[in-house]
Amino acid sequence: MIQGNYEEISDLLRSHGLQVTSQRILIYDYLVHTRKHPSAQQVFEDVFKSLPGISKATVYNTLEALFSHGLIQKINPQAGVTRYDGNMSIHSHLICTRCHRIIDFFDENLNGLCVPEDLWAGFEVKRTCLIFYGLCEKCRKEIEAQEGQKEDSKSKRVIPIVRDKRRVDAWLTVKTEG
Amino acid sequence: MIQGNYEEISDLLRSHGLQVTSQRILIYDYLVHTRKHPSAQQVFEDVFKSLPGISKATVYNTLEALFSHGLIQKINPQAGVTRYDGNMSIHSHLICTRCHRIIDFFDENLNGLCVPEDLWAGFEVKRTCLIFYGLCEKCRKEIEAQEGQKEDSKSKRVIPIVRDKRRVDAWLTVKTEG
DNA sequence: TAGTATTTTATAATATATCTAAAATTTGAG
DNA sequence: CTCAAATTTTAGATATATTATAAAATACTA
Repeated sequence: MIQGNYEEISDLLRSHGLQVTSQRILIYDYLVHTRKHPSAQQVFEDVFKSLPGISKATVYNTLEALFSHGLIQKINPQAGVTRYDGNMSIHSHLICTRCHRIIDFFDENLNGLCVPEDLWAGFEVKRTCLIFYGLCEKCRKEIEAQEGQKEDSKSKRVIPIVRDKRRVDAWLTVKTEG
Repeated sequence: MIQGNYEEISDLLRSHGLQVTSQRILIYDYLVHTRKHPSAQQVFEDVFKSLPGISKATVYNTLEALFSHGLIQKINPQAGVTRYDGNMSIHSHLICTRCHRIIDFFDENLNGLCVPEDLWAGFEVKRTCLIFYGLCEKCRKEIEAQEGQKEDSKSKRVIPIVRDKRRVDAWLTVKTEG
């Protein structure tokens, strides 16, 4: 369940002026080793397994502390709740608007994204966030199957298109990765 | 207060399969002509002036209808509530993390942003969202003034750094543009 | 213009996220 | 190591953006 080097994480937290607590270590370690892009709720549930008794307020506090010190990323999709990412290497995200999976996307060509000085109007860029919205391969195939099924009477279970914010997080809890 | 050509807006709505209502016309017209990047609350307040009695539910319904038909953009900052943008030409956004102003940013070099086929893992991109977070010129100058003021006893009014989601929208209501 | 479908409205319901104050823990000095 | 100060965690309460509901109003269609 628990991975990584706690000494290193402790040093990292301290080097950012953050006090070291077991909650912070576990949450950071969890975020660095998952590809889930979890919501706060998911972080709570998963970290709870290794640290029963941790409170949701602590999860929110810790996520905010880690974020404000640049140790994790925040992802705010156009549907659903805030998601978190412990991977701080430069990358963008593909977000499936159907199943709300978030996929990391690495492309060197996008690394240099910046605001040219003559255009930035005095704006000082601290971080960049690039998101592609669309359909993941799995959902595209399910949609195809759904459409090619009009004369096919044996109906498969199909993920409905979800727009409701509340239902989105419910979906997220059944996803394993993404 | 009210600008634009309602015939054109009516046609546009109809061409997207949307019924034409005064609420939708006014909200769309408002969004196309403002540079505020308003929140739903702001849309409500501003449209209320020309259409007293409009309900907040209608504002939310209309914004979602316009968004899902690709007529407006949604902006989900990492602090604060969802903002809306009636400008559908390709551009990205500079978001000031201090005053939460949103500034349109046009750069031809960014227009071609895409996910190369060999990397996209079967993902079908529908839309792209590029946001730069940082400090706007005004806030940078205010921070400078604040710092250069340590021996200066006559304290100026300074915008505090706001992280609280609730207070953010309060700030937005006093801003005129951005 | 009559009938049906959609939209609007007002209200209630909900969930994410934040605040509060007390208890627990961490840190640093002696 | 011990103690005190500062910070963090916790549990519960709270705020608020957003969504659901159902009746009334409005838009479309024939």
